[in-house]
Amino acid sequence: MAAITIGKLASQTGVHLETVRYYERIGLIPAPRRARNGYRHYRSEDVRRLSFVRRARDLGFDIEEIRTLLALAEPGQSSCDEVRKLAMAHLGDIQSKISDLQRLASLLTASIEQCRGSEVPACPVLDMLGASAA
Amino acid sequence: MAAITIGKLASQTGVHLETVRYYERIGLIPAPRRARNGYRHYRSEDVRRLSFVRRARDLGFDIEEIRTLLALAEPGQSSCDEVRKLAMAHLGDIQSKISDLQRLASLLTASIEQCRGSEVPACPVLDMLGASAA
DNA sequence: TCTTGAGTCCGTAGCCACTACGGGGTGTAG
DNA sequence: CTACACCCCGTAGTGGCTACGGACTCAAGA
Repeated sequence: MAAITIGKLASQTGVHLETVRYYERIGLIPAPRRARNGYRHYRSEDVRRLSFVRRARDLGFDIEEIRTLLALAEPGQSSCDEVRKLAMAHLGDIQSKISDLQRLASLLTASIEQCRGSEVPACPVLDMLGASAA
Repeated sequence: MAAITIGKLASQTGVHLETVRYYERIGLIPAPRRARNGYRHYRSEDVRRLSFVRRARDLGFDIEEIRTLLALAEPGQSSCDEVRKLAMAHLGDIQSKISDLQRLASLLTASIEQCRGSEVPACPVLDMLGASAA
């Protein structure tokens, strides 16, 4: 069986090769063994760990949160509660981001809509941006 | 009447003082006149311009987009169409961000929900993150 | 055997939009 | 006169990568 080099790890996990090295540098993933030529040599466990990281990033967890998740995922931790807490806090963040964006989208939509009528003297989008109150 | 110093400009527009200097440095707002002591001296027009910038930033436009908007807002431009195009493109971005976050929130909600039953062997949140397929 | 091209090594710098820091000068109220 | 707030400037740090440059190694083809 062929050794897992950094390139293979990258393509198997969908994490950019240079990002893998970055994660190693900041200690998010452990430094792997090196072959005689100096090349990094990963095991299938590393693939799983990095996939975990990638999915967590995709879900918008930041690096520090992922560090915590990885620690909680260590064997022997009966940590479902803590994980749930972290996930719920994160969910709260996401939901307030969503409602921010929704308010924002409806503001934009409103001023774009007005453009359609085109009997307006000035540009409603610029007007909204230039309005003296927020 | 008191002169508009950078601190007043900042508090009137809600833009951080150091951010005002940053915007000046990158040429987003013009460099103001200086008093004899070297202090920046703003006019009410500058307050309007910076407020515009702030609202656009709040709506998630990036600096380059705002540069364009400011140029289009210059007098003598009959540019409503272009502004609308920019705004619509931006709205598209926002809407896809919203749906990304919504998918993400329902994923998270689903795995948190499973935790509630608590007859589960392992932690569903970690399971989801650790699942081999995305 | 030689060459070509892909893969890997490393450190460093750049990206965006700020934000903070440090060390100084200035203005004002008590 | 002494606090203390305000302002000046340049530089460095933030997060999470991404890109660059120059050197090495390895596998496959001619």
